[in-house]
Amino acid sequence: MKQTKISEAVVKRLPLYLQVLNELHAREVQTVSSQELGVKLDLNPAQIRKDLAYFGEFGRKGVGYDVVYLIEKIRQILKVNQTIKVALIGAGNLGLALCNYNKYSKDNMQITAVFDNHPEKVGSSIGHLTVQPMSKLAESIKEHNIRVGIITVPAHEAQNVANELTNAGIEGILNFAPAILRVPEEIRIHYADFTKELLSLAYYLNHEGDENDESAMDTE
Amino acid sequence: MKQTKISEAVVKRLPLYLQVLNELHAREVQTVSSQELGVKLDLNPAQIRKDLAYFGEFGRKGVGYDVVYLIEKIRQILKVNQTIKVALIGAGNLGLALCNYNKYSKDNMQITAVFDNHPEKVGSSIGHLTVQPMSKLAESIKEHNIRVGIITVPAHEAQNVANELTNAGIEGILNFAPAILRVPEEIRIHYADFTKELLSLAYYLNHEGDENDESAMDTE
DNA sequence: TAGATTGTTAATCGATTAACAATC
DNA sequence: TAGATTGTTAATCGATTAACAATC
Repeated sequence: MKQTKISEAVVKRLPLYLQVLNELHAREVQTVSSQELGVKLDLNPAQIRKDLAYFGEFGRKGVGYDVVYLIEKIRQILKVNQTIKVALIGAGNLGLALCNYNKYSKDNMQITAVFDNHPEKVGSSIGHLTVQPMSKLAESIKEHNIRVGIITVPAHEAQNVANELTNAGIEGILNFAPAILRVPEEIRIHYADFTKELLSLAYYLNHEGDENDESAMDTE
Repeated sequence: MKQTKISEAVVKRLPLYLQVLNELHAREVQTVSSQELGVKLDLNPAQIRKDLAYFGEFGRKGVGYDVVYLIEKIRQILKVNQTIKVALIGAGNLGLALCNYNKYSKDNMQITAVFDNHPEKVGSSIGHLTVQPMSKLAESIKEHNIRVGIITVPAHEAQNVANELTNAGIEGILNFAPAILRVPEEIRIHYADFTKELLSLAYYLNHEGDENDESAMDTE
């Protein structure tokens, strides 16, 4: 086992491995090879072996990986078993959707508090949670040991919310608003902005065939 | 202007550039340098210049980039002006959120039809759209020239929906379900699965400090 | 002109892939 | 043993960054 610096690319793939392994487990598959995983995920088998080897020796030569054992190991690496408390800011449609989503999934993240600054939202119920005013944010985060904030407010309010989360001592942010946020570097920020995903998708739809089509360049 | 193969990494950054440029434009900034863009986006200025140079010469030496002109150029590259019709499959909370989102944004994608297979959903209204049964999918996609499908059904139904979209002749898919989908390679598929984003976020929260902590390595 | 900043080539860095000894 | 597949080193590939001539 070695423990050099793990690259972001590797960490991003771990949840993918976990997902496929869970599917295999559901189908009662006992063992899987890097080759098979590679086919399912469109990844090079050597890459998968290398990724896993950063964290330990989980396979058996000539055999492959035990599905249950590898699931357990990856869950340990991601520390999935330990539930992290999350505050959601922005009780709009998307916020509501995430809260509901949260109820059904046995995820490692649990939405523990919901905040919104619109008077008509404050006090309303989402599942068993009551929407609180933003003025309660810092207090609530400290009281309940909330470590992550999910931002689902409009883009122009996102930076303000990020600032308040920062001041309240949050450790990580998942931002759904289509805005780039400035936070201190000790705070981990991930983006879940599907508008950008749609834009890049549009690029590929409209440039379909460019790759084989050297002649079609529009040079002025 | 050259037009070699554009890498995915470059295409992913174009929407970021557009976003920052739009913000600058809103603040009536006329001109911006790659240096300034780099600070805002945490990117190397040389990278920004190189990315843009794949598509043309948009800047002026000694001056920088004209904000309005560059916005226009990037919009042309992404073909944002041309509206692409989208079908949404899965009229749950998330689907509803996306429909509503769609109403307000002047995006390049427009949700034109909504489908769901639950009898209690079919026939209900979302904005000015009526939820249709899945049996109408292929017909509707062809009739309205719908090019993209957004999948917001539960994970275990996602592959079926992807298959139906494929058969209906869709060109691109944005998948919100936490599932890896098999589609023919001519279909472009993008993932917007925030559960994976949360898992990798959890990794970093729990491994905070690993990087500066050479002594804590368990080497042989 | 002097200062700034682009577009682009060359150098560097890091990530992916190939190859293979070890071994189940 | 023969076949399969890991873990890991070395080779390759591609993306990022540095450097700088061109020029506004």
